[in-house]
Amino acid sequence: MDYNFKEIEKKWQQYWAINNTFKSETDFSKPKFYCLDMFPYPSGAGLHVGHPEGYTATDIICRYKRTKGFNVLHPMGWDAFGLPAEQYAIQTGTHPAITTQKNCDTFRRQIQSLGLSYDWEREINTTDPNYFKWTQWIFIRLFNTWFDHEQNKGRDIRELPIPEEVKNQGAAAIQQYRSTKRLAYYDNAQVWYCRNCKTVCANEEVLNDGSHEKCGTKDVERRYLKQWMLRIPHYAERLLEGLDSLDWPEGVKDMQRNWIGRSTGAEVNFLLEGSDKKLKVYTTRPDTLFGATYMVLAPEHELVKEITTPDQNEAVKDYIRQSALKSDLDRTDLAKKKTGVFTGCHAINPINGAKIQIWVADYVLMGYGTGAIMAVPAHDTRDFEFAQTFDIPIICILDPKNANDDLRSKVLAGEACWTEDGVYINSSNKEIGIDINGLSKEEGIQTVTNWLESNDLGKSTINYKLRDWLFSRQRYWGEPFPVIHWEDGEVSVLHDNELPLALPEVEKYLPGDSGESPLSNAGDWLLVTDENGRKGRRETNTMPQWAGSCWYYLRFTDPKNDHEPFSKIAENYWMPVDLYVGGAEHAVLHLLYSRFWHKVLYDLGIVSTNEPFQKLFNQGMILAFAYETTSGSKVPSDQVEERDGKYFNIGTGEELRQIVAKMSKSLKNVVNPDDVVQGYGADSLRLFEMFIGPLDATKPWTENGVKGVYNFLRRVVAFFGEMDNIIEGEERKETLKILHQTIRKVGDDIEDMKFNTAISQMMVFTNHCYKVGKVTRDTAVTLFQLLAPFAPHLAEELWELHGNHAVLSYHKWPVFDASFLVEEAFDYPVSFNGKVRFKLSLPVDLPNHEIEKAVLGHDHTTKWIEGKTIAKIIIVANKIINVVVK
RNA sequence: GCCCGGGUGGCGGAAUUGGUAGACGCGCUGGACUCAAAAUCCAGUGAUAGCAAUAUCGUGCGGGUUCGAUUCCCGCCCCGGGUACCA
Repeated sequence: MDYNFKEIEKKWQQYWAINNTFKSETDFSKPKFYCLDMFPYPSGAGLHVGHPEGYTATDIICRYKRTKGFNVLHPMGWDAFGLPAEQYAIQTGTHPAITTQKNCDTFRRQIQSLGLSYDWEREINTTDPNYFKWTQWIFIRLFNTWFDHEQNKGRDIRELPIPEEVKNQGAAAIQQYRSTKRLAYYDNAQVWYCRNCKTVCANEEVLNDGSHEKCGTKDVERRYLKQWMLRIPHYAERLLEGLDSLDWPEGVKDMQRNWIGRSTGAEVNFLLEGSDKKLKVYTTRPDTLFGATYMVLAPEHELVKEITTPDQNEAVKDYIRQSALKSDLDRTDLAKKKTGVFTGCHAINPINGAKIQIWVADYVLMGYGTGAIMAVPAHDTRDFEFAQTFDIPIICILDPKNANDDLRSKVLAGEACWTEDGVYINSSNKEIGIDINGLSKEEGIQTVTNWLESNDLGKSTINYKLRDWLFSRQRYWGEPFPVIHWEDGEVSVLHDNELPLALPEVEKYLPGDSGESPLSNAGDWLLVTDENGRKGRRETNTMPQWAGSCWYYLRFTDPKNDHEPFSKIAENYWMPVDLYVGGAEHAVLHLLYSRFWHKVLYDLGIVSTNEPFQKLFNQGMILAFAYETTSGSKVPSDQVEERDGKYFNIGTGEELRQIVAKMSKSLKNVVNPDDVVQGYGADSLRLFEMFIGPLDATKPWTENGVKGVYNFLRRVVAFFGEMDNIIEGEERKETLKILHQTIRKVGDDIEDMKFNTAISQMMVFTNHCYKVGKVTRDTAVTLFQLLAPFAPHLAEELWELHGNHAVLSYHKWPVFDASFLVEEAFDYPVSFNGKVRFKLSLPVDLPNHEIEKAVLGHDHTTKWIEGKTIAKIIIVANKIINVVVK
């Protein structure tokens, strides 16, 4: 039989589609398995070979699980809001919906050509009003939820206790009070704004040199604009705790923990000189209070204006203006040159009454802690650099007993910085009864914190790096907020029955004036009047791309529901996601944001699980060779030829350098899977994506290996498709043994997601069959079952060829029988002083003294023990024998 | 700088977690088939020395623990990813 992959793949893809083979329905009689791929953004460029890597992996697992009796949910959809379609609209006037539709069609066609067993009846698209209706619905829930710190959960805003004094001020005050507690709130937020693009830009879009990544100009500045924000930090502790129970890669958990950034320390109040005002700082090292020799406020700190003395006013103002142009990265500056200005004001150190200067410096950020610090130059590197630059006293209070003499004497003299543990010195104040001299760091922290608390000067505090989530974008192509701003200042959300709030048609997609979204051009759509004649204007911002991807896994459980986001029954049956596979680039943001939404929905009783994704697996990136000239310009890979291991530009003949890099348009090295499917078939592509290396490893793409797996499939067809090779009667023992080894290894490897070694085991088995020449039908059919998750089209074809009629996809997975694997003898490697010298076949149950006898009696042994004495003989049963000679 | 991965033949990668390093595949070499080539099938393929049996070396580098180390410990070098003064 020839391997006509084109015909075979077409035939089975049609069969699966017509018979709805992979349709999944809620069925309580079976255990469920929910396996999810991170759904793609359908870009105009179509699929690249990186996409099918994760999709093939999940497909193998899903097909395997079906044969193990699981009811499998394996859906696919499109994260289709996004900037490229909008930018294309600005350039060409084409509505983003049209571009998006086209791209989705391309993606669907390409994905379907790979024979992936998705339930296409569950396909979803985040830009579909029937989908984003519910995204808006969830936003309304966020808006109407406050976080009760006592119960540690989100609750309905109507249950928020209103203080008496607020109640007495009337309805407007109550509204105002509630808005300070809602999980979604509307407020001024400092954002980067590009005057050239007229858009707000993300932190990461602003480059080190202060220019905007997208347009290259330096017309970026930080502005306060009204934005929607989500109070994700309220959930910091729950998001942190939740990680412990998850089967996720430790690295990803670490990254989330670091992002949340919990730290324990203390808030300390410093009195300002000549005032009864207090300056509150956050420190993780309250123990170093005796060494605090100055203080720093962030330039944005509200007290800066108030405390600056007239003679310092100009300098401070000037400094604030300059630092507003800097990115956080700029503030960190590669030159590490600390900048700052003295405010002219002093504070009193509560622990020793010392008068210390208050400075403004941009190495302190407003977004963290209280935006103010006490500086301890002797024991903090940053403060040390600053103090040296501005000639501020450095007082050592921690004797570095473990440092070398040279370093230690420098630290004691205030000429070097020491941040590790030591023994306190200069740290007592008899008058107020505190003394930590002689204690260690941990004891010092405890003692000082206790003292601060008992004297009402501060308190032990937990702090998080995690900040409020800026949840609005000034774009057209996103979910509109279901929000109205009324002329009397009230901000209200729509009623559920007014959803979806669809995007209006606009003439141009360009942003509005002063950073407003393109929706501000939407004319009548904007204006609303309520039953009392009160006028209002719709929110013109749209939601970020995260919104749709924050809950899509829930919609997949019941994607066509038109009266609720998903039914309780479906959610309860399918959730949580049992296996979630996607790229490591989403390790923090997407996974943290959707966990946050999930926890809110859980608190509101909308979902039944505390965490959405039980097991997470990050597939590694597939890199590709790229070629560059000596000047660094890139040459498309198809313009390169190889001669004697060197690379040349076909057109110019210039020698090129080969590098390995991420596939991207700019490197001109994107590989499209269509070509592989065309030349070798989908089964070969699937097999190769898995065979190229471990799923979680980063690996380069070369098409050389495709031939290898194609050849394997061709050999399977050539052997098992030839009826002369199939015999009646008993299978030979040797073949049964290797067959059962293969059943075990393929099953185990699928469970462990080690697909590369599963495939090589099937190759070993096939090579064996070639050697022995004939196998029984049972043996052949068993291999088809093992192969089916990997190369489903071919497996179905061979299964049918051998007289089976029901579709293989649900046929029970073969059972491994250990009795075929029992060995009678083991081929012992015999080593002398750790070096293997010869092999010796011995019965597996031979007692040790018999083994020793056999080894010592062996011809080869004489040579290695001649003139030496045997110290001992180590025998590891069925592993190795080692003779130690001296 | 810090954190997390990783360094194994010409190449992609195996190695049951301390027990035969290099499975499987690519590439290469030789043979069979063919008028010839391609395709296919069979055999070989870590390096060095040797006709050979065999020996020596060999998992980034240098030490250590052990009967035995790709695997564990200490120090260093290189590559990839993440992150940016978080008080």
